[in-house]
Amino acid sequence: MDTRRKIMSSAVNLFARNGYHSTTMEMIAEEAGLGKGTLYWHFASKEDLYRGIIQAGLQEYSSFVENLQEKELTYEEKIRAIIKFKIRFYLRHKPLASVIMANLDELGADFKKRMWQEQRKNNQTLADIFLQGKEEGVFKIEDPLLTARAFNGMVDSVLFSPDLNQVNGKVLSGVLENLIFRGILKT
Amino acid sequence: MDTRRKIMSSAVNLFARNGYHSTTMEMIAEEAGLGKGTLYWHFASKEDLYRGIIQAGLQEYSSFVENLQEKELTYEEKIRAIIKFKIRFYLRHKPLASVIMANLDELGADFKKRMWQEQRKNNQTLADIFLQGKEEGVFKIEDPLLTARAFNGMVDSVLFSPDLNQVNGKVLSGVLENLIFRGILKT
DNA sequence: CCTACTCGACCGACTGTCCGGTCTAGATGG
DNA sequence: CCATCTAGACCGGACAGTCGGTCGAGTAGG
Repeated sequence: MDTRRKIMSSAVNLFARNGYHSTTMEMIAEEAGLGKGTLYWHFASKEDLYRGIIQAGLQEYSSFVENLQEKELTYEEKIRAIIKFKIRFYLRHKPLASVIMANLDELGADFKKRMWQEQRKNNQTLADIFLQGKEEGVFKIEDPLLTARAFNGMVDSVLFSPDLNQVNGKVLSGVLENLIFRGILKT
Repeated sequence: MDTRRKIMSSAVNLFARNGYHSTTMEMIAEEAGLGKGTLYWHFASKEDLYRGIIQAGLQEYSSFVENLQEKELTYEEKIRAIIKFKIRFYLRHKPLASVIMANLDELGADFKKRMWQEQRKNNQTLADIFLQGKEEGVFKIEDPLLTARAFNGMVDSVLFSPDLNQVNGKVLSGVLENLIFRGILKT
């Protein structure tokens, strides 16, 4: 339904600006031009709405990485592609991206666990790329899963620096690629 | 006062477990073995209490890095020292560390801004180390500030992976040092 | 007339904050 | 040594506002 999408889109913007708890269902309804009761016809609860938003975002990311695995690319190219995808995703869906980033601590333990599992799956597919690259002698990596986490954390934290908005995407991906591939030491 | 410390310590644990909004002043009071009203004798508000906790943590970190600048160490050793400090800090003050990590989105815009400024200062002193190392030919770095953010994000995201608790600290710092110094490419 | 959908007034639970009051340790002073 | 006073620390009931969720009444289309 179109209404469903409108609700989600309004909610994303508000969640991104105010966080989960400071965004009320009434605000979302108003932003969407709907009555509050209508939200509850489309979503079971506020948490359900929130989860729907995040899962849609995570799914887009994970399906990209999974598709990548089937492409004929060198491992290095795959990493480059992921960096570029992340930057593009962030630039296009900035509010959604910040909602996903912030999701860890606003909700109950059950919800957190489910989200961590989702992210663990994503880290695992990325770790697979690192591992394969290592086995074929392209990468030198001690712990692929740890490296996957470090990689994601590195990219995300740079993207969400609040005063770096004017940095060019090309420059950004160049900096990140150098960092992850070569490190900072000169020799 | 000792009571003040007891309040803060109880609050840290609860904030770490439940987040800001799901922790009530009554819970904190009970955990501390005090009456609810007492909290308001020691702190102006819930937010004031929260801020006090976070600032104490940030200060410990920033004063470590600032002291580091005056020590006679190579730039590489300084970076290693920061990694080790972060790991140690995390292991010792785990709840406090996760509260600091999660602080970005629970509160109002004013509060967020102040916190970002604090962190920007920290990033800046780290960036100074990178910059000096670059100028003396030890590091090859395109953008020191960006690199500082990437570095912090990398380390933090690894530390806060929820299922990595049993990883040895020595191993961890080795992995992180290799990553930041050498990257993952083999050549 | 039935289904899918929308609406917004209302309810009930919750929680930050306030405030009137208690308790205790020490000071005062006779 | 006792009676009195003071004030800092502490208590917890009550208030006031907020917000997620419900419900009964509508509406539109087929």
